[in-house]
Amino acid sequence: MTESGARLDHLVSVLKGRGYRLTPQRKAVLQILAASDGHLSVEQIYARVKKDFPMTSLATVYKTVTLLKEMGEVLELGFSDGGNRYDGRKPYPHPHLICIRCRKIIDPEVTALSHLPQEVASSTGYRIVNHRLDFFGICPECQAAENQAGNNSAGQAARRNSIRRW
Amino acid sequence: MTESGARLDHLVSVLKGRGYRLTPQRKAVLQILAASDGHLSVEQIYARVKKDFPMTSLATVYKTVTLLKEMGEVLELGFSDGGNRYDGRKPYPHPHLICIRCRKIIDPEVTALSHLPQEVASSTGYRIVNHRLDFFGICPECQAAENQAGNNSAGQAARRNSIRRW
DNA sequence: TATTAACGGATAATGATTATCTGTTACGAT
DNA sequence: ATCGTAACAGATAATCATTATCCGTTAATA
Ligand SMILES: [Mn+2]
Ligand SMILES: [Mn+2]
Ligand SMILES: [Zn+2]
Ligand SMILES: [Zn+2]
Repeated sequence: MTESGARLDHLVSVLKGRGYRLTPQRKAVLQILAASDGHLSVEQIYARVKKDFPMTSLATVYKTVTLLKEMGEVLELGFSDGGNRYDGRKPYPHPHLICIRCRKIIDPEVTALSHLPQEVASSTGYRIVNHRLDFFGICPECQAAENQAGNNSAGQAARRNSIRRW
Repeated sequence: MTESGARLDHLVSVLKGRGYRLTPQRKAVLQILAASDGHLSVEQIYARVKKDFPMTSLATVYKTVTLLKEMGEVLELGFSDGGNRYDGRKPYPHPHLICIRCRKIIDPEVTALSHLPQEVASSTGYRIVNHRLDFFGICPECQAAENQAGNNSAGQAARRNSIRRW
């Protein structure tokens, strides 16, 4: 059993366990989310689904992704600029690292954060139900591209000036 | 000199220092952002500006807030659902605690996070330029309201069931 | 195979934000 | 103080991701 196969079986069983119907379109979305190692946009899922089911509509992808999110089987990364992204393999809160140039998103290793929600709950009286930690930066590939483009002048000066002191 | 007065002076000097004109509408937005201790929506700023300048348009508030953000003098908290919020007093990255019921946002005290960007940069090769940490929960006031509403039955059962194990 | 509520496809509606256009004004120069 | 002008404000249209609505189709169960 592959990793994504086990994940797909889990998603299917959760869906059926709650009495939802398992349609070909849904199966295709589940498969893509289970197999993807990244953080897909709805448009990306839509494009991949259409390879197998060209009749599928964008609305169906939205509905399926929303359904999985409400069941807690997919993590939604909402963005106020540009479309949301979905992690179908780790539906629980975890840090993300986002390239502001190419929009690639990865899961970085970050040490010792699990105690933070409890600490915030104690000091504020809030009941914490969720959290989110995003780092924004420029990935190595995009850094290399930048060095090619604006070499030995404007680029480096701008980079120096972009250092902020708070 | 009051705290908000000093902040207002700073915002004005930054604006003029970069050659932007200081219009009454802008002055009003600056004043509100400097004086607010919270995290305002554009609509909230707009409503307050109109008390002094009834002719002000919503577009002008958007433009001014965007300008301040680009100058690094306002922190934008973007949300994919519902409008963005703006912190005019602490424009640098810091954690936020958001009530998912009443949308109130406060700045909680969270210990020892400043080393995280450096850690992520080292382990991934990304150049980190920004980050964001949000906690989502229910504030004490909304908890009390919930206890009034759905008492000794559905509410507590739902709350128990909402505990997730990852 | 029949039944039927759930679902899919198509498309309109929504809502926050941004773009565009035109008349006005802050501000440096005269 | 007046002038000239680029920057700005107001009004409103456009954008774009997401959600709602409607109706024909189908997965699931007996
Ligand atoms: Mn992830
Ligand atoms: Mn804040
Ligand atoms: Zn990149
Ligand atoms: Zn609340």
